[in-house]
Amino acid sequence: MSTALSASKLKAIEAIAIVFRRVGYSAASMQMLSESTNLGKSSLYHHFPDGKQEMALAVLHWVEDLLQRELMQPLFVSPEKRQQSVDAFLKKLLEYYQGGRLGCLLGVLSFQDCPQTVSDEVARVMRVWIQLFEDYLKVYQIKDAKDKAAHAVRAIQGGLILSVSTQEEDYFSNALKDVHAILLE
Amino acid sequence: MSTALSASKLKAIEAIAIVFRRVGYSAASMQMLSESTNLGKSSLYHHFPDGKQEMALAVLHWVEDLLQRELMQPLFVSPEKRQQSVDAFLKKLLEYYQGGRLGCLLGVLSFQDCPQTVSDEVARVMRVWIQLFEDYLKVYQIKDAKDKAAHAVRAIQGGLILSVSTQEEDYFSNALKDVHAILLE
DNA sequence: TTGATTGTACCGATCGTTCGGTATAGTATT
DNA sequence: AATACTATACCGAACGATCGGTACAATCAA
Repeated sequence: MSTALSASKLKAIEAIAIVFRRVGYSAASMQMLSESTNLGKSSLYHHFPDGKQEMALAVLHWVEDLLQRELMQPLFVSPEKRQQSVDAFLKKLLEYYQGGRLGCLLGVLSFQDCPQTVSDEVARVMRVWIQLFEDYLKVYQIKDAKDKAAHAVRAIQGGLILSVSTQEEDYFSNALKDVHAILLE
Repeated sequence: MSTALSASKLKAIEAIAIVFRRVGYSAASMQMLSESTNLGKSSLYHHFPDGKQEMALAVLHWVEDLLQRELMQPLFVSPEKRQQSVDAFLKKLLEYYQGGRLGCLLGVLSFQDCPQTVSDEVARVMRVWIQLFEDYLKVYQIKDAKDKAAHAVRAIQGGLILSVSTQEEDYFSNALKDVHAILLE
């Protein structure tokens, strides 16, 4: 594993993530990133020598970590608290996506012309996420775990598109109901 | 209704649409659009005086028309051919999205920082699409038509995100199976 | 004092857009 | 029938602005 993140760099990454999620890759200018992080351009290049591309990769790594540790892993603890952990999981999703007002980094970057390294990383993290769902479903011996894992991620991403584009948050919260049904089948 | 499109302008719009679907709004440069249409930059401004924004709006209007007339309307003819019309519908989707290799204009533009007029238009056309699904489901007196209409569009958009990002076309074709089930319930 | 961090000034490239102008094909005027 | 005029379609060159990125001196923290 690589070196741990300093607190200041973590704060920068969180700010950068929000910019990417809001406007995508190409439209995220160094000026926007500078303003959102409260860091001068040279400071950004100090932390991320390869510029925007490295920022995107750093954000993706951070998101993967978040996904793995904060979001998915709690699902795997103590089967007797299955119901509660699923509810907590859905609540975290609703929070992270701001009720459907803000897109998913993976989904947003999927439809952009990023450098190949970034697109590859998006693909990898997306597959990791689906795999984590599948692993969870297999714990409970649910049939067609692979299909249903993809179904869950599809519902989240599709719900976000509908919610973000129409600005009607119901589309996302309804998608979460589908996810709920899949996880507690 | 506005004036009909000339054949040459229609060809330009189709070429522009592909660029937007592949790289999004911000990353679609005038140079790319010029090359894809085989039109000089200034010729593009002759056809679309307001530039990129007008191109996006023109493409959205064309897509709305396509959606309405070519894709959805055939679903409403002759209930005795319900099965066949749904199969033809799914085949058209698979074609238009190139089996999941190319995103949907609406989905792609949802996650971009477009001019407000463009975003508004995306929202409107997205709602039109959902409404058309709902109308179809109501013809067959299916319960919760509104929810299921949103579910269908969500499956398509979510499937495209997974398929485009991972480059695994199964995610999209599996999504279409969901749509199939919804339409023929 | 040394190394990490930052602000300022700057670079060439590219952005979306505008300008000036050409070619062609009708249409009106004589 | 010949001429002037207009409309449409197209183009390359250039505009000012902004892009991502660099150089370097100043500053802060150890």
